[in-house]
Amino acid sequence: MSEIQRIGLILKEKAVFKPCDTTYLDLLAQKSRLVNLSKGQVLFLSKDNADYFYIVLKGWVKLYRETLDGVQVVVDIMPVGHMFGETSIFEEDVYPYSAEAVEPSTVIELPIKMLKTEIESNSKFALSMMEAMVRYRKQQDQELEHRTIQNASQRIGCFLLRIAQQEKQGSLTVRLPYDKTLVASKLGMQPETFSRALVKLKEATGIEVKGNSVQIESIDKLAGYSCEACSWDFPCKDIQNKSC
Amino acid sequence: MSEIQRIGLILKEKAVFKPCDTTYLDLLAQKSRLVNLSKGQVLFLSKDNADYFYIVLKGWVKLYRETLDGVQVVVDIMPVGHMFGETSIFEEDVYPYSAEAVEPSTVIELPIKMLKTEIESNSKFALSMMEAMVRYRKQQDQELEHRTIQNASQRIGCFLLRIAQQEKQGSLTVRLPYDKTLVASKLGMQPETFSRALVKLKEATGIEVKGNSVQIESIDKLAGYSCEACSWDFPCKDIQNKSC
DNA sequence: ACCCGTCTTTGACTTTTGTCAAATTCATAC
DNA sequence: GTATGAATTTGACAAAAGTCAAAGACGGGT
Repeated sequence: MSEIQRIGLILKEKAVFKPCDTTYLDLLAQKSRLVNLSKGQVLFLSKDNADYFYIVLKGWVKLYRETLDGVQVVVDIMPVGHMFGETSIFEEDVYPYSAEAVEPSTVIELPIKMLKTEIESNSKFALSMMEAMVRYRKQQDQELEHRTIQNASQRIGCFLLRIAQQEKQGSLTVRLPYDKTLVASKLGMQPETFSRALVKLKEATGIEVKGNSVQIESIDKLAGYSCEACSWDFPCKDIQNKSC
Repeated sequence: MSEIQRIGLILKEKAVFKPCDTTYLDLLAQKSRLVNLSKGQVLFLSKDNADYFYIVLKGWVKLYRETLDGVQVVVDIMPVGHMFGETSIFEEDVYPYSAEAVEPSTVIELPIKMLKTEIESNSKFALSMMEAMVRYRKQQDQELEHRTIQNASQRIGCFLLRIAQQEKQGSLTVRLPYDKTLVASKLGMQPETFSRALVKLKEATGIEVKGNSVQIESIDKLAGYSCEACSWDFPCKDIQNKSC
């Protein structure tokens, strides 16, 4: 099977593209290509021309911005199945953030122009895209809330709970998806703070940490500690990451 | 002129509704009504059925959520011209936040069902709604960044700069739109922290504060202090509040 | 097995923000 | 004007997170 055919199949699997007809998706696949990224490789910078949007096929892509004094702020870390760069349909020309692979990754590169024309002509698809955007916005809203009222340990607890819930069998052993420094930046804290907050979380909820694997003693205990200062009822299913 | 006609005119003025034809907007106006809210009056709670979305016509509407232990988190404070509750097109049934007038206010109440059907049938409008959503998301992204790397004084400075830029003649005297406690909560800090941070900002940038009016000595000085720890270039015009 | 570089943890200390209580100021109704 | 209650400020202290430096742990390559 050709690469284009493979991409076509992947696109047809994705929930957002359900309202699109086969003709369009095949054409989209034809105009696409796979991009392999090595660890640390930059896909685009925030000043770059925004001609493409992307879907993560393998690995993790860090979206970030940099302040005048060189401090890096992580906007998000995109998992497999997620789309990014698509908001540039409106803001002509440039991406609002830079993107970099945090480990060897593969992304599908798709022309953003074709996304816009499809939205304009297929209102079912427009609705589908809007739904994905609203879901993402909800997540960002929650993140903002967490930064305001949760402390570092609670944010880590919430992060672990999400991973645990994504596991199909609801396993109590979870694996940190990327290194701790990166988890820290995703949660908006320094690596040192992360390290100490994890110790505190361990003492409070009985989790066991060995390298990047975490053994949860009890989901309820963890949720009791972490979600106490949160307005979204556990298990806040509606805002779990979904492969949009 | 009847109330319905007045609402119709207002809707036709709004940028988001530009792609909608007159017939639809007149029908929308017919199904709408004006709601007057006294200070502190609750418009809806986060568990309520989401049958309507709203546009602020007068005053300010606070969107907020409450944690289990009763702490209130302010999601946003909506100014005149802004729309809220519209994300509930997807999440059946309920609002994701509560809404309350923070001073005597008037809102236009519109059936959310009609919004959805128009999006489904008019893809130009869908695109227009998406654009408004993306703009709002950008603002939230910036807010999240600010919480991470700006300190309290810098966040206040940024808040003042925005108000100053919204003034047509670029006046150097700005007026806080609502009371300081509320500004504090919008910026994610305690009233006490706000008060102290304002003093620090005064010392650093030479602003003068008298009640709720602030005299800015120099925009550049204020921006130099506030935007130093921000990745969006001042005067970050693209993410200024716009009457969506 | 050993070396190297990176990730992670720990210690000591600073800065920032939150908390609680008590003043003060302010606006408004009487 | 005076009383009243809310908003704001201030003080004293506690808690949380950041910073900088150093030590440890870990993994990949040789």
